[in-house]
Amino acid sequence: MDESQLRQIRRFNRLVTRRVGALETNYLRRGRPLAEARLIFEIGADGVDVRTLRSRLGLDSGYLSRLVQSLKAQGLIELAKGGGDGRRRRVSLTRKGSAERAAYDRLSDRLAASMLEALDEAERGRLATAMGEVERLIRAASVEVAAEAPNSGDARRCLDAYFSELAARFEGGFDVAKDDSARADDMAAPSGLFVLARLDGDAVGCGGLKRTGKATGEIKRVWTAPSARGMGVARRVLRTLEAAARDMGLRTLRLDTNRALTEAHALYNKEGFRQIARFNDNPYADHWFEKRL
Amino acid sequence: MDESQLRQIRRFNRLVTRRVGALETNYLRRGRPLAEARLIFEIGADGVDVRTLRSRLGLDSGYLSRLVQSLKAQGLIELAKGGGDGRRRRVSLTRKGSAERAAYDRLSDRLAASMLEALDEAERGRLATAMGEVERLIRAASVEVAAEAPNSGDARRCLDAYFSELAARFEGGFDVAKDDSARADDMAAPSGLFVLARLDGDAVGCGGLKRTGKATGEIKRVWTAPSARGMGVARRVLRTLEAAARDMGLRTLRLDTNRALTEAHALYNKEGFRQIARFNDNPYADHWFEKRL
DNA sequence: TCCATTGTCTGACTTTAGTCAAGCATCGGC
DNA sequence: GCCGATGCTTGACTAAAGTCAGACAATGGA
Repeated sequence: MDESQLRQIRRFNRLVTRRVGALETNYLRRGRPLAEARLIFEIGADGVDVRTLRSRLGLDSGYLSRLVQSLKAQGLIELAKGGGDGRRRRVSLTRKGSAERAAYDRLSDRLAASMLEALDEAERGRLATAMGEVERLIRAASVEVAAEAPNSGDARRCLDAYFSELAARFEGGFDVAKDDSARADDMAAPSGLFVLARLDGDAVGCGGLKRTGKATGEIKRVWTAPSARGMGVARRVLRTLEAAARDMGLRTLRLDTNRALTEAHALYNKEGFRQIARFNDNPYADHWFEKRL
Repeated sequence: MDESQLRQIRRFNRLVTRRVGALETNYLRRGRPLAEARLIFEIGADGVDVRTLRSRLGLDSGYLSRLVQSLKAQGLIELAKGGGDGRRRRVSLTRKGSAERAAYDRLSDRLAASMLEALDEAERGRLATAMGEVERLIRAASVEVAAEAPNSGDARRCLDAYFSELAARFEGGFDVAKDDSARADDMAAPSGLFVLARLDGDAVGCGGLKRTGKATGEIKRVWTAPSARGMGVARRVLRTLEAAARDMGLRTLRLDTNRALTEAHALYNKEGFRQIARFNDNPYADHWFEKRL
């Protein structure tokens, strides 16, 4: 790993924890313990399960319970039984709590403005751009791609989202029933593989590998959630599948794609896939690719 | 102020405090209170005055004193009388303390490496570049430019550094005695102005304004410390002086510069100064500029 | 139906972080 | 050689943050 890159990251980490972190922690408490302030922020407009809060903030359940009671005593939140599971509690902001949150929002804006004050217009633009880039790449770096059963809840949700996107983007719509090229069990281990990309626990992408011959496999269902685009998720999914294919002893990888999916087209080219002649009768395919491993 | 820029900064702040900040604070404590860990980091290889630590970390003197005693009890640091002033205490790391610090260094490297792991080479490069840009601009934004007596300690140090840089860069060297165009009191209020740029309390740049006629002034001694270059310090100094000139009722600003100072040349052009004919007999000047206010 | 698991709550703690005021030695200027 | 200011230390606090174990109810699969 490049020494100068490590040094740059360390410098950045220190600057940012000391400058931004210190400001955030001092500014945003509004005379209230920081943990409570963070909680108000995290609860948001729609309410959350206590369970979710606990894992998101990484707090001890006893500690969190007390924080929640304290906010309730202040009239800032309400507690209700959570949906299906009678053990769960759902917290949501009261009117007063929302007002408090709005006040934090304003403070947060003021803080951001104070970081821009001394800069001129050109520098502000550059700062915003560079921050956007850092943000995107840090998030990209914390995406985890791992094998998952293709019929798990998250996997199904990804595939459904993928299919409805295809239905919206393909000229003649899309009907899974007409595309029998990859059923769930085709992509199940050991003859295939299905992977999910997760960002902070949420599924944000997927992809599958299906064995089609002794040394041939096919890539299917590569998809990225709209919220995670531009972060290289699809590329990582593709590379993970490719590595698995190598491990399975495959020598050739194939895939097909529709002309409407221009990003996919570009990705496959960039990753070394070359366009070949039609190799299947998928009614939705316009282009066929192959890569020798 | 641009709404989308504010939003970008808020998103960035949140991501970075939660991801980087949380990691730093949890990773780097090594079973020790965070405050102590930070102290070890801040003491560094050469040792520091307790006084300096206090202002750098913004700690209460009683609190800091106890932290220091605790580290001493653990055999990590030594306390000695500080140089000239018998009231001061100087702390330095023992062998054991240095080892501890090295362990923090390794952890910090590992943390940085973990942020790069999932990225490919191109993305790593982009991340490092963007982080560098964010760092530079955040630092730039926290530079403060303010009036200062041209004979204060910090002002003298800046001017001396400026003069020795000129001596090193000018073809025939530089001797202040031969340049009587701006003595300290020429730049003192109310007929002139001297400003210092500070970053975290350290002087990192300076510049002076000297009245040369009823409606004419001259900019002198604009300098940026090497550690703070590329952050727009000189530009801000220049703009501050220009604003002061306007307030003093001046209509014309002039300045001269040596051909060796190419960055200065570029800056003056960019800030709207136009090259004019020689207007003084400064032996070190090669170019003369003017700007109508 | 039983039972291990999960989600939440409560009580009883400890540690960390930080504040405030008083005290002592040293300094710098007069 | 006096005196107010400065640098550090000490004692006596408080609040925030966090841990751990036990209790209880709801859940979900055997």
